[in-house]
Amino acid sequence: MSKKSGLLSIGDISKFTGVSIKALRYYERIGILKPAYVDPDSLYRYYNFNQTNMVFLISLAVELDIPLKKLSTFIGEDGIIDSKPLFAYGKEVTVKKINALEKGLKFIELLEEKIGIQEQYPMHEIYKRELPQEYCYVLPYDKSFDTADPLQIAKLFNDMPEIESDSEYEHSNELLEYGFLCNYNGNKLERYAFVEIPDEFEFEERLTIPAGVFLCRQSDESQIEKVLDIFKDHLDEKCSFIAIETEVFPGMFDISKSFLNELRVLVL
Amino acid sequence: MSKKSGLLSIGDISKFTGVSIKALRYYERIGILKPAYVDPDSLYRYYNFNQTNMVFLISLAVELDIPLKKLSTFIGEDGIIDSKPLFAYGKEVTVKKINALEKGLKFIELLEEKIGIQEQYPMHEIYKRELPQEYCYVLPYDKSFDTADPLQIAKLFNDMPEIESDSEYEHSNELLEYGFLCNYNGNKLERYAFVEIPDEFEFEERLTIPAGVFLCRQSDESQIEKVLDIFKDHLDEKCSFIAIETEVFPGMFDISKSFLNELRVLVL
DNA sequence: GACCCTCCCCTTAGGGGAGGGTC
DNA sequence: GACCCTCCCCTTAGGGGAGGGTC
Repeated sequence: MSKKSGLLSIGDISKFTGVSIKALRYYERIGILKPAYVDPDSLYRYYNFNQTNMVFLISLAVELDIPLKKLSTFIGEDGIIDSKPLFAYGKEVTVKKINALEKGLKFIELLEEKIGIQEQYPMHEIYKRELPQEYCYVLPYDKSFDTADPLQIAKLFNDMPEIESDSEYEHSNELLEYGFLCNYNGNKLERYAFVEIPDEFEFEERLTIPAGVFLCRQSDESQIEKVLDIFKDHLDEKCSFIAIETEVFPGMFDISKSFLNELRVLVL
Repeated sequence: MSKKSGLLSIGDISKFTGVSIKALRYYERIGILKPAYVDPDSLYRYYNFNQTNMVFLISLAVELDIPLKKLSTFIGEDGIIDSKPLFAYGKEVTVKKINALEKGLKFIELLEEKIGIQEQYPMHEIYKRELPQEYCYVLPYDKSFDTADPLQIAKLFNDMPEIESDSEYEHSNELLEYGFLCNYNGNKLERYAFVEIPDEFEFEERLTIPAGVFLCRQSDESQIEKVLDIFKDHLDEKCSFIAIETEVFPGMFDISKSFLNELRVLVL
């Protein structure tokens, strides 16, 4: 008993700090918090009151997802911690994590917004929609779009010049479109597979889809090869137009199927 | 080969989505993303292009720390996902996590501020400091403070009426002080162990330490029993005063020792 | 009777190999 | 030669017991 005077049992420490007994034992195991005294017979752990400070520090690290191994590196061999670099590190890591989560949040909100827009349009009916200018990286498509082959899109991504990832650009900010498009200039039809590229990137094979009011139609299936037929009331064989078909995110979808296709036509 | 037409290898999917092959195999194992076709001889996995949508959805969940088991619960038996509840859940979880991290950040900043304040004061010298009013939960201390027994503090915490945790109050917002205090009214000295309580809580044994300009002194050791001696130039035996000794967080500290002690005296 | 101990098994989302077939 | 496969072991911060002593 004399040895234990001024010492607290593991349960006392647990109650005082709000940290579980299991956690305290774990901290001992990884060598980050040794009890002040361990009874050699009973193996009971005893701590002194000052050790609660370390427990609080550990809890703070855990709260901030700072790995406890990392925390150990801030403890000098003499058991002295300089809180400045530790806190600087903690803040840096935490700010990064918050930013990442906020980017995720914004991404979800962007998706929700897109869903909301898409839901206000009917299925299998023509509607008008104003769209901004869009840049695309394209690859000529030599077959008919009857076999609108998604592999071509994958190939396109593979062939595409790298967007330098050290730039500011991150995919979560925008949702880049991809799909198929065709240019019709009164007699010649050119088919392409395309991937949208962010404004700030200049590619050689860049094609500009102008801003404007597009005629659109949503469908579960690819409809771009039938564009002249679908929009026959609005197009004639002498006019020039650009048609683009892309996947849009529906509010409800089958994970094993493609999303909704939106076919858009702009008469030039 | 004919069976694999229109299918993508696991490596293609990995390149296209930016998700590792290991991760894709893992998604299969937990039943969240089955390849469209598995060659029975080579056991090679093949996916169709539409499955990339699911991969992106999974990535989003991982980014937001949504457990994949939880994600599965949003997939109907027919393989249909309604994005509304899923996104609502995602946003809720993410906002909570952001708030928790921001609380941690604020806590660190609070500590840094306290350290900054403490560092501008000298050690073992008397300085003046203006402090706000503070409420304390107290327990009479019947011994001399020479043996300022931290166990009494632990006991105090145990005995203290519960602060209802369903209330708005969370420990990270403020740093509650604890330690020892004494009241001297010209002839009688009363000793207490104390724990600060937040403003909004009304306790029976609440003692108010008034706001005012305190005379303070920092030391590694407890000095409250010697208060009359330390502040002899400012106190005389006829005056009334309140003395409080509490641990303050130093910029650099030994994890096995107590933090810095600040002794504060207010002449009444 | 309440407290504490030591195993032992389990969790998430994969990463890092080794050893060996497949395109 | 590059690609893919199946094991198998490893990681964080503990939680949940079982079975058995200790205050």
